Amino acid sequence: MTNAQNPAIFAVVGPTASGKTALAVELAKRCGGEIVCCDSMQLYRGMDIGTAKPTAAERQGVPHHLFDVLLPEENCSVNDYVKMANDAVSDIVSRGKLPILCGGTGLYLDAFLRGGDMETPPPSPEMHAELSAFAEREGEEALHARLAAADAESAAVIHPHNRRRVIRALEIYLSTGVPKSEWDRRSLDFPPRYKAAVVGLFWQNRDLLYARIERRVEEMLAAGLEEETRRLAAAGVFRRSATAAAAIGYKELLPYLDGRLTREAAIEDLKTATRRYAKRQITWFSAKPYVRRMFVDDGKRVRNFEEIVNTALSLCASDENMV
RNA sequence: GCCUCUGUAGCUCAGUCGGUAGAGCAGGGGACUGAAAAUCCCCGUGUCGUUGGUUCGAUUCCGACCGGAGGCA
Repeated sequence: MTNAQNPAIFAVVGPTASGKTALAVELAKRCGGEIVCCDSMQLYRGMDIGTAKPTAAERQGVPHHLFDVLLPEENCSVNDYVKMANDAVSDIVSRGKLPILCGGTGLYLDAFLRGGDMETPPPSPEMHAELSAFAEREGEEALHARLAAADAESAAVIHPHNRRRVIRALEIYLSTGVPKSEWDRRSLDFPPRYKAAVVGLFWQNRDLLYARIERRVEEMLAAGLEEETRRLAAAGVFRRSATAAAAIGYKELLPYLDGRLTREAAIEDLKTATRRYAKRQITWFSAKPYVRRMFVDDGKRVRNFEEIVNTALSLCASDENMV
């Protein structure tokens, strides 16, 4: 499985609850692979049930990398992730094993595969606060107008209401003198880092995916999601980390634990948030030309696992893989 | 049994002094280059409970009936 014709690395992506973990582990067992986390939340220690982090049993002895490498209060930018992933992947490759990226954070995969090192300036909290205050004072339109003056190209594609993006674009221009649109263009010149086969799990029948999400949420609850949330809250994690506080699962349960919502309503919110998240992931992965679509169901029911694994294997074997 | 209120989008409700209706949520679609499980954009036709009547015209007014809530017996 490691001759020169074959891609150097694999990746398994798809919406939450689509079965990525099981597939990636099985591929690893058959191809001498090791899993590399490609999920923005599974990086964090202590956030286990809520992030559906693979358990020891699920890992089946296959080496897993980049799980639990950060404390919840540590920030991780896309570039931080790319560096870590790069280290992990090159280590695996150097040992003659097959790296298999697995996770639902499309941007991370995208950035990793794209190559280059995204040398744009790191986010500056000071500048961010300043621009944020400006938006508060003068309004989003005024902030957007500033961007338009500095970088018309970026301004044209970033909606004024998307303050986060407007600020970042301005931040890049202000600290480097080079517009973000120009940085973006340069990043496209980098050759891809690895030759990769990216398998994307898709569903013909969305209701089947939603049913799985529903079941998954119930399983998380049964596995102690409430206790985990309480524990993290007691440790002050959500106060100190915007990222952890924004993680689906904890975010929806907190209002219930605070007594501001009934348990039933909180669980409903959790399911809804997960469905919407899955939808966003589907949109993202659908738009990526390098993702090889693979249907997990036939429209009526989920295909059996062996069949899914074999399809994935054949997708990875053919050389029409890029990036 | 009588009285009052109520029945409008999947849900919660607004509205039409009579000219066939609109918000939030849910749902759908999309974007995404250093917070991404985040952030943001776009999408609202539904027998206006049923049935008679008044009217050029009723979801809107009147009656009856059916459902729901409350009150009096």
